[in-house]
Order: sequence, then C-alpha cells, then structure tokens
Amino acid sequence: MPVEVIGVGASLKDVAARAGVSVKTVSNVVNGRARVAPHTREKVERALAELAYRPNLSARHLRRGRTGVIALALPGLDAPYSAELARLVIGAAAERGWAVLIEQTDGLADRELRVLQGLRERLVDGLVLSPVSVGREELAARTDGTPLVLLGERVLDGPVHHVDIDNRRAAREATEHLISLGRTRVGVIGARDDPRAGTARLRLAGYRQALEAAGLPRDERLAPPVRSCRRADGAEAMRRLLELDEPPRAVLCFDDLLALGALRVLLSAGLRVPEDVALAGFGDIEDGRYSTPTLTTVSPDKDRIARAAVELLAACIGGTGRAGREDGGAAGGRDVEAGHRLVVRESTAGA
Amino acid sequence: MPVEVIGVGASLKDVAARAGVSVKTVSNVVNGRARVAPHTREKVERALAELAYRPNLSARHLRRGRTGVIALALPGLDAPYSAELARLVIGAAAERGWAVLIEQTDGLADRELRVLQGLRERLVDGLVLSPVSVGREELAARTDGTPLVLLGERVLDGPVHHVDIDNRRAAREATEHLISLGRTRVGVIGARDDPRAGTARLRLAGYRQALEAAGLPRDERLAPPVRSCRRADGAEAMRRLLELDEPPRAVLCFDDLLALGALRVLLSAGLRVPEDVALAGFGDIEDGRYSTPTLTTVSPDKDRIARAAVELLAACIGGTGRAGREDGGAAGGRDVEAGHRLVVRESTAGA
DNA sequence: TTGAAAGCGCTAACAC
DNA sequence: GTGTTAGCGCTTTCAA
Repeated sequence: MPVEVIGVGASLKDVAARAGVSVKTVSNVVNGRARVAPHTREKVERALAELAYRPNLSARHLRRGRTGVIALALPGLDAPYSAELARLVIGAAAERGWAVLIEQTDGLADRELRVLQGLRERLVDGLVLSPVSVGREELAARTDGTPLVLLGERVLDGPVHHVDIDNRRAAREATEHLISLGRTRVGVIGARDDPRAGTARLRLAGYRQALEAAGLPRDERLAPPVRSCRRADGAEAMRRLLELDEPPRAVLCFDDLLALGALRVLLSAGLRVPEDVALAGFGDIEDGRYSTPTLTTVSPDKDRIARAAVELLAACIGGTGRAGREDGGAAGGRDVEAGHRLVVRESTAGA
Repeated sequence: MPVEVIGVGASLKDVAARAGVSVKTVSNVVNGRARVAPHTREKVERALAELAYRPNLSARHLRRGRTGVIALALPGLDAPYSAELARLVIGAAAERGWAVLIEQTDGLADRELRVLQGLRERLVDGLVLSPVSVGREELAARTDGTPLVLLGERVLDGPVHHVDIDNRRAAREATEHLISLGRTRVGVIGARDDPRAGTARLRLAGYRQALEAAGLPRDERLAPPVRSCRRADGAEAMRRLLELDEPPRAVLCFDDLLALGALRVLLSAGLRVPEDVALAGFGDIEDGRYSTPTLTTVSPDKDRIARAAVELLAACIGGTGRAGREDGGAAGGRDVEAGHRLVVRESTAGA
C-alpha cells in the first residue's frame, strides 16, 4: 500500500478524504476532544499515518487565537546567569507545552523597547523580559497588550508583573559576611553610573546598609562603577581598586562574572584569595563552583524565578480562547519574591 | 480624537473600514509591495496608527506558508559553548528577520528524535540541530520535511546539511602542541563509550594520529571515558588520571568545560599548571580566558558556524512561498567546514 | 491604483 | 457520533 505523495504536507481535508470521513472527525481524533467510535478512529488513524499528517500550527494558532509560544527577552545568552535562567524558563514552559523564542536585547534600550512594543506580537502569547535599560515611563507607554513579566528589576508601582529576589537584603547579608571576616575595608564592584539600573542600585543600598550597621565609613572610591557585567568589567574595576592607597581587603561583586574577572586580576597580582582579599559574587553560576578558589556567592532560587515567571504569564494568558489578553497584567502587577541564600565557598572561607 | 477600543487588536478589515479603503490597499501599505497613491497612503497610515494596528503573524504565516521562525535544538544552554553559539545563531537569524525558538534536548535520544520528527513542524521554517545521541539511521528515517542543518557531528554520507570544523585535524594539532612541550605522556579527557559519539571519535582519532606520528605509545588508561561534557566529568576523569602509576604530564580535553573541571582538580591536588601538567581544551569559551591559569584551547570559528547554519537553512527554505520545503536538504547534504585555530594561553605556555 | 473575493488549514458552533 | 460550514486575519489573483 504505497504512501501517497507527501510533498508539502497533508491537511485535515486530505486525511478526511482518504479515511472517508469528515474533517471534523479527523480533527476530533487528532485533538482527542470528542468521543469517536473505535472503528472510525482506526480508519482515521491509519489515514493519518499513511499521509504522515502534521498539524499546521499556524492555522491552529490563527483559529485558537493563541500560539503556545512565549518570548524570553534577555541581554544575551552568553552571560551564564542568563543562560541558566533561560534553560529553566524553557523547561518550565515546556511543562505547559509552550515553546520559547529568545530575543537578545544586548541590554540596549531600543531593542528592549522594540520587544515591549510587540516585535512578535500575536506570534507570542506572552513575554518575559529581563530589562536593563528601559524604565518606568517606557513600560507605562506600552501599547502592546501581550502579557508581560519582568525579571530582575523592580519597577516601583509599575502596573506589571515582576519576579525577583530581595536584592537589597541579599547584598546586605553578603556584605555582613565579608565584614564578619574581620575586614573593615570592603569594596564593591557593580555600581552603575546610570541611576536607572535598578538592581545595581538596590544591591548598592544593601551594601551600604551593612557598612553603616557595622559603623564603617562610606568611601566612594571603594565602589568603582562598571559599564556591564562581563568579566572584563570586573577585571578593570578590580585593577582600579588595587591602585588605591589602601585597597579593600574584601570585595562584593554584583555578579559572579564580575567576581571571576576580579579574581583573575587578584591572582595575577600575586594576591591570595581569600587570605589577602576575600571575594563574593551574585548569581551562583556554575563557573564559580569550579574556579580556584571556588566562589562565595548569593544564590538566587533560579528555579523558582523561572517557574514563577511562567506561572504569572499563564495566569495572564488564561484558560482558553483569546481572552485574557486585555489584562496584560495591567490591573496592578503582582510581585513574586523568590528566595536566595548565601553560599560560602573558598573565596571567603577560613580567611 | 479619541482612539477606538483597542481590545484584542485591530485587523486589516478594521483599518480598511476606518480609512474608507479596501483591505487590499491597507495590506499594500503595510507591506509596501504595490504602489499606492500618496493621499490614500496617508489616510491608511493614520488609521493604522489610530487603531494601533499590529499584523497577526499567525494569519500571515498561514497564508504565506512560512513563519520566519527557525528552531535551534541544543543539548542545553547551560553549556557556555552552546550559549555562545546560540547567541550567534540568533544574531545571524535576526539579520534575516527570523526569530529563533530554542529546544533543549539535554542530549537525550528521544528528545532529539521528537525534534527531528517535527515537534514544531510548520511552526518553524527550518531546524538547526546539534545532535548528541541520534545517528545516521534516525536521520534517514526522518519523515518531517522541515529543512535541517546539523551542527557539530558529521553524519557520514548523510543526506543532510552539516556545519563543523575539522575535528580530527584540530585535535591532532592540539596534541602536537602538547607534545612539542616535551611531554611524552599525554592524556586525553573526552572519549566516549558510545561509539556513535562522532565528534569525540574524530577528536580521539586526531589525538592518536599525533601520538603515532611522534612515535609515542598508545595507552588506553590515558583516555578515561566521560559521560558528558560538564565540569564534573572533567574533574572526575582528571582524578582517575592522577591515580595512575605514571600520570600524564599533559592533557587534551575535548571541551573547555572538561578542561576547567580538570584544572580545578589539578590545582586542588597542589599541582602546577602548566609546569607539572599542561592542559588544553576545545571550544574557546569565555571562561577559559579568565581562569587561572588561562586556558589553551582550540578555537572554532563560531561566527562562521552560526552564519553558515543560517545560510544553509535559507538556501533550503528558498525565496518566497512555500516552495523549497520538499527539498529539506534531501538532495545530498552540503558540508561547510568552518575554520579553527589553536589559541595558546597560560595553561600550556612556557612550560 | 484600487476593490472584491477566494482560500491558506484549522476549530467549533450547529445540525443531523 | 458524525457531517456541514463559517470564519480566524492575512495575501493575492483577477477585475474594474
């Protein structure tokens, strides 16, 4: 029984014709929605197999009003933290049968804006954005109704869903840990010149809280600003710190990559970590578990973050049909605060 | 002039009604395909703006037969090499206006098969797969007609497009470099028990070629197999090598992550790199540029790989319409061999 | 240059 | 339990 031409692909109609039933029946078999008689089902399934039927998802999406695809917009996948998070978001989405489309913003304002304004509108049912450059105004001005969840930056009172950890508290705890080692000069790498960089601002605030609580003076030279969170930025900032008359004996980095860049500079300079300088990071990326020394870090509950983001989107998108779009999270965004913990490793241990 | 209700979104018909023209005219304006009178255009554009029109991509895709979306199926984004490559593929695709949907296979055969069999067929115009577990038979048995490009594993004589570097030669060159340091016992980390692991096999062959050419004996104990390419696997393999009566004085790793795991074990054991053991990897991931010592590695031309993959897909997918699908790369796959170079860094320099 | 209408493949209301 | 049919929003002949 030779298979008919496959070509571009068989449609429901083709299958129906071959099985000698109606399109509806085939659709029922494919979707398993309605009851269909065993005999009929068998006929249909044979035709389905013979024609190697595959549903045309574009058609299904057009009809259903939903696509089962969400977009994840990140600065870039080359940052391990982003990659690890992307992996988890993709996993959480897969559990709902959703596919994930990645948009790279490089942290650039215009790219983030384009994403917000519906670059892929109605191709995606929802959007998870990790914003770097856009702020409250841009979000408020959004006309695209696609449900949105923000990661990693709290936009105060924003009418938008949001998932993050308590950055201020995490930074405070990490700083307290450094101070508890007996270090009174504690530097910080990761401050930003751009005051809109919300996450960095919050972490800086936490760092300062800890200094203050310990009665340590604030010294702006101990907080050299960075442009981004790459290893090179951490390395450069660390060089600046080492040039000070009195360099810090401990440094908190707002990103593990910054810490790894800084670590490289310290070791190259012949300094011992943690004996001469203790070092802590943020993110708990896998690299830090294998660096020498291993890296003390604030470990956000990434799994929780990913799941929460997907769940919030699911709540916006709603059950069936195209309802729920109008909401778009507009009615007062919900905030989910994922947990975090300080993971103490060699870069601060036994110092 | 209050904006009409936006709700779910305006369609071409709505815009046409508002502008007092036909749907066709609006479509022409939106797509810029046909000439349209300035006056008409202006009317239409105003209506477009007022209604905040966004094309429904599902409908467009259904009609055009193409979606402008490709899938990139990788073991996982948490491997830096994959993440770096994904970034480049996304960039190359973006230049063509394509979006990229990421599928995570975790290197599992069933997941890779599902992807091959059209998990997202007709939602994506093409598929780039980095196979780990599937082999020639599975590819031959494929019924899904979606254009396919394979990364990183050459499937001999397979009827499928393929992009890779010359793995055998690269491994030979790297091994020669290690031998040139005067090391006569050269180990290798990354061999696989599974003979289908093509890339590992090719690299192992290159390693052996180099040993043979240098007149060095082959010692299977110097090639402990690994299960995957994570740091932990490299660490474990390195421990095994250190337990030998006569441990190697140089080690080639088939992946930078393996090398970083191995490095950690060496340093923890109090050994110096490269003085006691020289170490080289594969992939040139950013981590290796910031480890201490920095990592000598085979650097594949990732940009070329990414671009070639996208270009091959573009060639399959063809110009317009739904033609080209039938090809699916079936008519004798093309192979693109991207370049590579050995980047010598501290982990082997001056040893 | 613009309009009318067919139809991409699917789903779901409505008949039988 | 199954068939008929009307669209989802878009592109694109074919006419005017």
